[in-house]
Amino acid sequence: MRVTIRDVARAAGVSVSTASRALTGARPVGEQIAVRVRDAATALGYRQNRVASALRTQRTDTIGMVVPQISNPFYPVLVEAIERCLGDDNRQLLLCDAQRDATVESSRIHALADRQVDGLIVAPVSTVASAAALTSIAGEVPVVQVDRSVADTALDWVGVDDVAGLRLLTEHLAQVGARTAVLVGTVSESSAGRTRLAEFGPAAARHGLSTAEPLLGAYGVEWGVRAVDELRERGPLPDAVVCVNDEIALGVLQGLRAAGISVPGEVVVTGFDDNGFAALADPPLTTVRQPHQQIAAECLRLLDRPRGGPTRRIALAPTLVVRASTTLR
Amino acid sequence: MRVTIRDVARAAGVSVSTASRALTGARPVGEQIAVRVRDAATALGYRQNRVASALRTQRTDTIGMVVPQISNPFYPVLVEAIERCLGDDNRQLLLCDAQRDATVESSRIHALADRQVDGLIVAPVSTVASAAALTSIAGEVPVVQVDRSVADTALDWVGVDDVAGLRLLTEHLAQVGARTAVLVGTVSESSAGRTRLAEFGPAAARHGLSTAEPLLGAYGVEWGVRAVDELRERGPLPDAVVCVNDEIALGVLQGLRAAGISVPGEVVVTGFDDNGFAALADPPLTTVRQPHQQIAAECLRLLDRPRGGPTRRIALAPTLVVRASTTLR
DNA sequence: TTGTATGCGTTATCAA
DNA sequence: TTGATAACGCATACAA
Repeated sequence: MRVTIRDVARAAGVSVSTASRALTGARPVGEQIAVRVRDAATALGYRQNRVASALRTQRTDTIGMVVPQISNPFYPVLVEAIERCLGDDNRQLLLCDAQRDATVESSRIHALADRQVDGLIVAPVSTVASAAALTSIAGEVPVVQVDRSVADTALDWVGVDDVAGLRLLTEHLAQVGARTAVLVGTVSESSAGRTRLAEFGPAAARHGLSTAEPLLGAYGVEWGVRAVDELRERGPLPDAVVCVNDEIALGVLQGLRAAGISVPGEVVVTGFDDNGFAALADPPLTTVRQPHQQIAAECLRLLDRPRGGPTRRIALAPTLVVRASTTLR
Repeated sequence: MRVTIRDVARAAGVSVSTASRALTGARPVGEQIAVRVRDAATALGYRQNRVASALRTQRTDTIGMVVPQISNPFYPVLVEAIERCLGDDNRQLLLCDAQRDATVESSRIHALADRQVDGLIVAPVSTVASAAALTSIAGEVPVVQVDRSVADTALDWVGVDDVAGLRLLTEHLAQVGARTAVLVGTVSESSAGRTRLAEFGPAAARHGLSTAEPLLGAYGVEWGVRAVDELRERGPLPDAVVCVNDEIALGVLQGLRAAGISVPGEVVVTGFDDNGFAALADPPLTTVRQPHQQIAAECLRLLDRPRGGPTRRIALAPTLVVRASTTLR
């Protein structure tokens, strides 16, 4: 049997409530007694039963997080940023994967809520399919969306400023002499993809880039590879290929290499996210780095603020990372 | 206030205990009543309070997992494999990151145990520093180590068969005509690195490869880049550079490219893990693919088996993935 | 400041 | 089969 607070109390010769107070520090306790209790606790190897404590206090000092797919390299970095913000104090992060499926996502969200997490950070799988579960759970526990968001505007969101990101990219492309650009994006239901798609045209126009119809496919490297084929079938290549994320861009680079098209000689290519492998590509990929640490900090700030405030949408400025995929030697 | 089982019982006109039985199916219940209770539950939107249930039953239908660093791309893939095994039934995976720090790791392990997870899957940060927390917690909850392991032999472990992996690699290298090989590894405390280091020499010898002193550094791409410098300072390059993981190998490829050394023309390079970016490297990286799904399945099988059996160490056979980094056109 | 008693929501035990 | 009641381990209102 595990050692409970009763064992500690008995060993210290005090009541259970005094032991509890001495250990949690909720209320003042006699100097002597406090020491006796703490000594007894360490001597017996007492660890609080968090389940019982949670049932009583309705708090768990635990944040839940649900990501659409942990093997998408953007999320591990974000997770680590959040961990860093939580510090090594007593708050924990419990992470769940939604397997890119809104049904699974709903199950994970409820699982975490049912375990009384104090807050929930969710990057929704789908703009539409994720809305119901997220909106309903937001009535029970503080929820903040990160990276992606659902259509429901009553939910807080923190992410990168896609408009600013695309402005940085198109500005840079214009500077390196590109005149035509095409976007390679996704047909997915993720909001980030949508926003970048919607903002690409205006941003390009603002910097004098002419654009063709965007190419849309599935998320992932494979789609980037195939997008090159589609691009070539269309006729002459554009000066620049702008990808909505690094995975697709890496695929595009691979496809272009396979086709014997030189980057940045014949086309320049950009990504989005700076996922850690962008720097390793051949050529290294120019991309937009997300402000992970700031995003993480804002998420926690929103979760911790008192309930009932106005809905916030916080878009944080990214930075441009120029590498060889857009710069001629 | 959230709806509890009392509300359901009242709405269905039965006692709380009957409602509980009807919902959990723990004991038989009248046909009529069962329907009434279930209808009332759905009508009211009842969801079981898992915390209260856990306190009472000592079970949570939850598996905890601790990885040393989630941004190491090996782990997300493993996490997804485990999720797949758990299925979308009612069992959940709760994931924690140890920030490559045994102290943090210990805190995470206890956090999960304190939340009454039914089992714990841990990839220990360190062979030595992780041992204490892991061994002690194994007395409270079923624990299985994955990928890495601590020195304590009383703990179950599931991972890849490193010996087989190195045999596949050295055999392949001999086949493509390599005569000399050098290992680029890590000085880290991780057991996988150690084993691969220890097994490299014998495996190479078995296939007639002569080896030089291994190069050891920190985990990560940067070390791979620097390892190339160290290699060149030593004098003539070996025929083959064998890296203990893909991250290092990607760094080596980058370093070689920067130095104008052709791969596979002048040197061939291999990785280990097949981390998803290996295929994207230039040239695509020959590597050893871990049997993620099998590893995941074995972990869960070990966790679910009755306690008290003998300690198991399960090494699963990997497969060789031959790509252009070792094959001349 | 300390102790007693109660309840968090659920399930298990025991009678009926 | 059903219902009343106790108990899981802890924290708090209240009394002393």
